[in-house]
Amino acid sequence: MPSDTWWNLELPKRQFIIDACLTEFAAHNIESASLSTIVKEIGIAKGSMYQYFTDKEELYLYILKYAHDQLVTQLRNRMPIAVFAQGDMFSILRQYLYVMLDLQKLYPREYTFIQRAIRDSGSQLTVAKAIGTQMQAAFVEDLIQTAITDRSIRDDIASEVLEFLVHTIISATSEYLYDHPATDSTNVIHFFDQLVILLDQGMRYRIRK
Amino acid sequence: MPSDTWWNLELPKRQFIIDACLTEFAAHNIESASLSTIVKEIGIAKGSMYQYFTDKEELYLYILKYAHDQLVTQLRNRMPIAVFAQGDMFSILRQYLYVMLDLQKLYPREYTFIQRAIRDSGSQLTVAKAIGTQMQAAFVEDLIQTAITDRSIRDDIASEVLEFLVHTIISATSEYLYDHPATDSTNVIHFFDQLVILLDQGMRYRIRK
DNA sequence: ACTACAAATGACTGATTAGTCATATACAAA
DNA sequence: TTTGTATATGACTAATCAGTCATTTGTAGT
Repeated sequence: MPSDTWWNLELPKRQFIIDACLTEFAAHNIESASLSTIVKEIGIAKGSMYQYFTDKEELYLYILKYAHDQLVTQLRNRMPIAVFAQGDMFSILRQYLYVMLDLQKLYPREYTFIQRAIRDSGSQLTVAKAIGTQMQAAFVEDLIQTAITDRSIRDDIASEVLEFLVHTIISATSEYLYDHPATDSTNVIHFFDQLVILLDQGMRYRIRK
Repeated sequence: MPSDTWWNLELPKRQFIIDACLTEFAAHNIESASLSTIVKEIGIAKGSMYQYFTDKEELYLYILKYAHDQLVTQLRNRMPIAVFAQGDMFSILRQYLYVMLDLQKLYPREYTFIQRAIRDSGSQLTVAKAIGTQMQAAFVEDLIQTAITDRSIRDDIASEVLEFLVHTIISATSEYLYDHPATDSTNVIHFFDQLVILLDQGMRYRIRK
């Protein structure tokens, strides 16, 4: 909960501050991110920052939530309910990977920051973890549960295992994208396609013998 | 390359120092790990540390290599060549996951530290990344290549994709273990088994139509 | 006891950090 | 113009950090 002062700022200024914070937090964990660096970058006094946020952690979580909201909104636009209505789980999953590829290209800082927050938040900062994983977790759980009930994937493997696998694929793909900035999207897409084929043939519903 | 002074120390003292470093480096990345904390923990002067190592990075990499060697040795003991000679890729993989589970229980700090080093080492500290990933990467690559040539897995999916998937599973399992300390091993083992079944049925060689 | 060398020390430097606060500025109302 | 309030400021504190170095301590040889 930033202060009133924060909300009284002109929107462009707020945006400018958020931008600088995103850059810093995408590159450093909360421990080693530096407020001094941020304010120097923005060109305001350090004291001003403390008019807006009570401490570093509040700032961090605020920016995290901002990045998260940003991405969730975009994700919703690109994965409207219609996509889920038709198409089996695997084409949805493929679609989801494509969208992630896009988002990572369009919002690299937001994307990286959230990835970072998930990885770095240890036992403390559970809020960060919650915010960070929520997006993926909810999506994956829905996807699997729906697919199980309409019998499009097998039910002889514990749903946790299925969820874990899908979730893992998505996370790993994110990290992969982070490490190999996608200069050539077509390659990456082909990569995704093959990955989904593997999942499909492993997970798809089959009659028990 | 630690100094001669380091090697002149009694082994128990060296071990004690290594222990303290492992604890610190398993809990903090190189940036935020504190030498002051370490020497306070050990009970020696900070200056002494600089008689042994020229700087923080050298210490970090030395301890990383130590942890890595430790685990690789243990891994070799538990995965002798005999295991590879017979048994298909998937039973080997299952075996590997079991071994990892053991190692993580027996050497939690070494294990965590290496995991951390892999995750945290960004563009710089490529040495850390190299050391950290080497163990897994070499193993996985071997496994897949062998399996492809002896036709125990399909060849219509790019081997990178297969490697990525297996590697991902292993890494994710490590992280999963890190987050869910295995109080009940049988559960975890069942989890592994189901996971390997999924992989098996996705990846196993099949006649092309 | 004296010498020579190796090892241990901790006070110190200079840099950086999160966070504070008295003061200054801006601006609008009266 | 004066007053009141919201905002911005940057010097300051106290803590921490990596790394240094002159000095002390320990040890072995003579």
